[in-house]
Amino acid sequence: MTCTQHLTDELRTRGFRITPQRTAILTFLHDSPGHFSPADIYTGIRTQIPGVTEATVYRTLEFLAENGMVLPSLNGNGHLVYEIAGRDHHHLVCRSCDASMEMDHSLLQNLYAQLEAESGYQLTATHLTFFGLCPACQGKAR
Amino acid sequence: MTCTQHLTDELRTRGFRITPQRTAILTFLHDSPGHFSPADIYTGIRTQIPGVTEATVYRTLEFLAENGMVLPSLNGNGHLVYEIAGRDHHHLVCRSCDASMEMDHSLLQNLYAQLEAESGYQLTATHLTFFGLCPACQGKAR
DNA sequence: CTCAGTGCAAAGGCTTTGCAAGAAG
DNA sequence: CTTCTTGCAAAGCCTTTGCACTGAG
Repeated sequence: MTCTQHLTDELRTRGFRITPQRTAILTFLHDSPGHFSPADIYTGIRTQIPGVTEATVYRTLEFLAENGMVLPSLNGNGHLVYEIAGRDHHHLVCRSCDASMEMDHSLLQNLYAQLEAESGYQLTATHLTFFGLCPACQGKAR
Repeated sequence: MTCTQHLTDELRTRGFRITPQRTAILTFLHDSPGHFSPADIYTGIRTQIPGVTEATVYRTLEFLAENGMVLPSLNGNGHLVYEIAGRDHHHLVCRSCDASMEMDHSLLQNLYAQLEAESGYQLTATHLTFFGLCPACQGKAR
């Protein structure tokens, strides 16, 4: 909560307005540790903001992403999902059941340094998604 | 060409029919080293197969992917792109201009082994996409 | 000949956009 | 008050689907 407070203060400082819609989406993502589709978020906040529309959710998420407060990434189906910013980690997603787990960025630090040196690209430290089969689905697949 | 020949033989062996549409898509992807959207591929083959439709391109790509002859992956916009199978590598995509380069899987082998051991997931060796800023866009961004 | 595969056309789902009304500062 | 945001509704885009015809084997 102090964390969400901090984010809204930051927005205000940059000259943007703090609306119930923006607060609700930030709070929703802050209180839920996973990554969510626009539809998930729409469903999650419509009880608090009765008249909210999906268009607003899309616009607000894009706005928050531009300001670095939420992180967009792609799920296994190629759709955008969002999560609260501020934690440096990657995702491991099961191709079969969409289960996911996090892995800390520290595991990849050496690799990133090596790739940057070899390619000249400046890599985005977050948002990387590894795909695979989770232990449960490995069993089912046989 | 011997390579595409081999792929069509393989399809025939599995009991599928070889159609001009399937051959054209395989040949197009085989002769072009990058990854392409269904629309790219549709544009690329419509001169050879005048009456072809986008629906057929989508269906054929899905069919070829199921049979391991093309690899689907996601571009930076969350849309599916396809490339010919058979090379074990990953992609590095520029978030700004969509430029991309390849990196060999060998760079990631140790990391993959470590992640699999720690997570229990069985990782997909191909299709991983790293995002970042290419050297050109790093300059522009300043 | 047979039936897998295609073309056609329409529907579907997610996402974006224009515009006027509404609310934050 | 000013103008940034939102709601509403419609359009857009990419992708999928149903059905009857066609062509590969």
